[in-house]
Amino acid sequence: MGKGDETRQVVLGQALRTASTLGLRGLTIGALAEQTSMSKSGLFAHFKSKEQLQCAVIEYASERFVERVLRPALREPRGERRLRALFDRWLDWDGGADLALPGGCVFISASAELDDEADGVLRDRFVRNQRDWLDTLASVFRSGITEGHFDADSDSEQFAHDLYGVMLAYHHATRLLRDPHAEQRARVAFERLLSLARRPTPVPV
Amino acid sequence: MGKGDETRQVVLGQALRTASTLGLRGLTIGALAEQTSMSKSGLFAHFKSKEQLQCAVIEYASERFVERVLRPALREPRGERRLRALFDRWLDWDGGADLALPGGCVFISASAELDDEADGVLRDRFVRNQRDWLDTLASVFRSGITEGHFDADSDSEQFAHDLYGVMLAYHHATRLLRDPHAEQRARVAFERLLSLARRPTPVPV
DNA sequence: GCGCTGATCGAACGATCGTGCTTTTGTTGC
DNA sequence: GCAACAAAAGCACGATCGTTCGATCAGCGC
Repeated sequence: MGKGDETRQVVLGQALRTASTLGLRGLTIGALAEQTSMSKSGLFAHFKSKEQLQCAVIEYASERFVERVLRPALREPRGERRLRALFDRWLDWDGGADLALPGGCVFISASAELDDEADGVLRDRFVRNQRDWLDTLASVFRSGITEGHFDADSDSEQFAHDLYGVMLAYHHATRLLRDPHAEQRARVAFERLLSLARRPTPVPV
Repeated sequence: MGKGDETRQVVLGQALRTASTLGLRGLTIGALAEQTSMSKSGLFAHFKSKEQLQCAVIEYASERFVERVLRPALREPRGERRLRALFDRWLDWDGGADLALPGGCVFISASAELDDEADGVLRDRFVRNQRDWLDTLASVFRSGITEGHFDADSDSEQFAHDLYGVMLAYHHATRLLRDPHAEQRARVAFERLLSLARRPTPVPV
């Protein structure tokens, strides 16, 4: 079972890189075969359909994400430290020598592509993935509440939602607009989210 | 010049609807021709290439956006009222009987598709569009400063950036995750943005 | 040595892609 | 009502799409 899995990994790595720029829909068997110096049919045999290839790609991407973002952050102490580690690694998880996604976060492209798709294996799996990630964010934030770092009245799910918004805006600014201040903007927004969670919400005037 | 422009508008309307679900890259001449009961070549003659069709679509979408979001909001008094009007209309500008984009905001799909594209007419035009919109948001916010509604020390561009993030998170939650609380989450985030702009930023503890 | 199994390849399929031509149809000005 | 012109259709092209099928090739137990 050595050779097959090995080439499968190589193919998935290249597929992830391609999907980050062209999107899951932009993935084509022919181009992928050419990039990996394989024949279309030889590559195709590993995945029995294009949809299963796309599924494998998002699964592969999730594994890379967990090992590059979540797992290292979980080694930090619970609470704010861990949350900051999560944010920092999330900010450029698509970089790094081993991954180097040329098209930025593949989950964001996938979100835009799959949001209007009819229900299907691919969409369902991806949605579950995203929900899991939001839950993880909320859970890490809650651990900050029990540690006494954040206000107990904070809405952890709203926090996760807002944090995702910060990342989406960052991606939009840095990738599309090529705004040199994008990262700074994201950090400012993140700090404000934290500082709001730290104190009881101020009463409106 | 009557008939040509008329069908061109019909085609663009359908193209916008299709692009909202399949994206600009998912637009195909053949499918578009079928949906408008035209021949491929007859439709193609209106736009001399697919790229020009895509350009026309984002231009058409911009016009619809301006007339459905920006123009009505500009009739509100300067400052917070106008900003709120902008936000409210932005929230569901892709709805409405006359437009009814089945795939949600087309600019968000386009952002994900074009962010890694090589520079080209289409990308340049769209980036300019997005920058204009961010500038408009910042400008409307600044008018709120001069009206005395917001703190003069506020960073209007950061505000525009953050507000865009709120909308991106909203789109993600409502379209992909089908979260029934998405709109409420967005409104909470928006109110917090306003309330932060209203008072001098609190010093960190 | 032989035969089996999994990996890969080459060739081909029907469909659809964007894009040219030429021809027919419709509209409009005089 | 007819010439002039714009709009639409018809047809075909090379390319590429996902997919299938049969052949080849390696490694490995026996």
